[in-house]
Amino acid sequence: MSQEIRRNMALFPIGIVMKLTDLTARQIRYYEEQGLIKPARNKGNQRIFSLNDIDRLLEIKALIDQGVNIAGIKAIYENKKAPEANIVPAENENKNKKRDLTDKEVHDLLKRELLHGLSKEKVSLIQGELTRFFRN
DNA sequence: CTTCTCACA
DNA sequence: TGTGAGAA
Repeated sequence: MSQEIRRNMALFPIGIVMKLTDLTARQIRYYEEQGLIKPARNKGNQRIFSLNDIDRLLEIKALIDQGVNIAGIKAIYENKKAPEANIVPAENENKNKKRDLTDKEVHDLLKRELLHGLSKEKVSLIQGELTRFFRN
């Protein structure tokens, strides 16, 4: 179902993810190095994260706050499932499919899956990014 | 200005 | 984990 595709669609640069998760770029890159997340890369080699990555980052942050170390977190995820690779939104192909996801759908999707526990500011950040993405 | 990699008093 | 250099 397209709903699944959307969750793994890489859309956010590390700057946005930093604000969204309250993690430093150093930490985010380190977690990737440890195989905890699998952000995609754009043509400029910059990491682009999906909603799944952000969710996982938030989970990792919570686990660390609870005193779990990286090894422990790795074990937790390894016993479950490896993070799925992100879907890289095509640069040109995007223009033709931009309206595949309407603003209302984006809003509903976020409200249903990501807004739990996030501040209004962060929600706005996410929506702003999505809006910018689908506007181009 | 933002992000990337790599190295380290 | 932080920080700064040098490049893109």
